[in-house]
Amino acid sequence: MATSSIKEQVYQELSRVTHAISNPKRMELIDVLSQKSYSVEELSNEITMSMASTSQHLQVLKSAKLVDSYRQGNFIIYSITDDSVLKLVSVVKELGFRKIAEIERLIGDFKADKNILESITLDDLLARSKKEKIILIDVRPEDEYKAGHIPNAVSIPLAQLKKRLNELPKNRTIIAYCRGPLCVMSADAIKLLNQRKFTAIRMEDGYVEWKLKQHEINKN
Amino acid sequence: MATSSIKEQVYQELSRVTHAISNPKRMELIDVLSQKSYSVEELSNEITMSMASTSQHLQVLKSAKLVDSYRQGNFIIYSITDDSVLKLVSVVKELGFRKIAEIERLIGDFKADKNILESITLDDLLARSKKEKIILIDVRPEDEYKAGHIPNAVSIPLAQLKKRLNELPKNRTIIAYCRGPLCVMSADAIKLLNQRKFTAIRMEDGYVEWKLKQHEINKN
DNA sequence: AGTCTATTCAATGATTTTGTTGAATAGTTG
DNA sequence: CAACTATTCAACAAAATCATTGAATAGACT
Repeated sequence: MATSSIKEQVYQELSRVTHAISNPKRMELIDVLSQKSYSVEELSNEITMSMASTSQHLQVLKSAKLVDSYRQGNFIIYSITDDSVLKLVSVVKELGFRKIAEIERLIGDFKADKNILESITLDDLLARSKKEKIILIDVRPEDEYKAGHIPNAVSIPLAQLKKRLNELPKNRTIIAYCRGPLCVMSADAIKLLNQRKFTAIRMEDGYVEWKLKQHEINKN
Repeated sequence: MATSSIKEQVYQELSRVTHAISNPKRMELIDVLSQKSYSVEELSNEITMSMASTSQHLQVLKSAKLVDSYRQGNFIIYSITDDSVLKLVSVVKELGFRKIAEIERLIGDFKADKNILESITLDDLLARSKKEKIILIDVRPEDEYKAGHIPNAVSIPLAQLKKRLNELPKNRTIIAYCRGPLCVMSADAIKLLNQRKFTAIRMEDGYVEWKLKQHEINKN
């Protein structure tokens, strides 16, 4: 049957896309690349895996057209092909978190990092910043901040936070964000700030989520 | 390292979602279920696979919380858990088609079904229906129409089309849709209608795409 | 209660995926 | 052009996936 064959081919092709991120390490790669382009070596460190394996995973992602690469000097730089990939990651997270949330509810665990749960969303941020003057800090590595950040955010990478506490006011609310819902950098930042008697809240959304929101607004 | 372990678990969980649809048959199952709930037996026929295998695939989807099931008399009915699943499928198709389109461009093939390419989108439909009075027909099985359809659409399942041609006018533009971009039912309908000298165009989007559009509009 | 039937479970072998190590490649830089 | 280096290729063994067949289950009807 010709129809069936075409149909099969199409579903085959579609599942190749999801197969590409059906592996935890590849999912992580895509998530890291959502922030900014990186070389194979950097990625290999980030996901703690041998370069050879990292390279292979990247090739799988490339063949599914989720990432692209170009050469820069000695390095090969990988990046996300376009913003539909961001959407894909965002939807998968949405679906994945339903499950994770349920597991946590069942186990009753996750108390150790409970302050991670006390976080606001992008919408909260926008609403809140209209009422009061808040300080928004981006605690990702500086490179990622430079590659793009939420307007009015100040870059204070987590690693530098301890030394730069004097730049922050104690009479204002500080909101910290990082790579998005999966990332713990902002949670660490909040922990430190609260210890030092700052008023600080974590925002779970990151730059990617902000960017996707812009897309939506522009469309309508 | 505790952090790394949590991180790994999270990515593991996220990739379980994508793993669930990283198989062509499971992708097809989700796509079919996007239209309407079905029993295991019906699904098994639809995707031409043994009941045992179909059941197993459904369980994978269920454990990823992409589908849910309940009993109705002798049958177990499977359905999509919620509309985020529709979003997932929609994004995956968007990404998958980039690849498919490129392959077709490279091979230069696909001439046999060329009229599939001459199709309009949901936006085109909306714009066009403001200017002229068009006839919109839904050629999916009647069950799926009953489960939900685009407003003002008339149900004429593909199987009945030949007998019901007299219900359609020749002096108006007829637009046919089915399950969405992957589905060939509307293409078959267009072929028949054009042979019989109707003015008929295929719309590649289906009810699911319409529904997702409503969500977006409601959000802003 | 007993039969019937849709669905699920279990076991199997063929095939694919995974991550590693060590060698090969290609391209840059001095 | 020679040396260097980041990246990719190749080969391997362990582990996971896939679709099938045949048996088991669980619930619905008479």
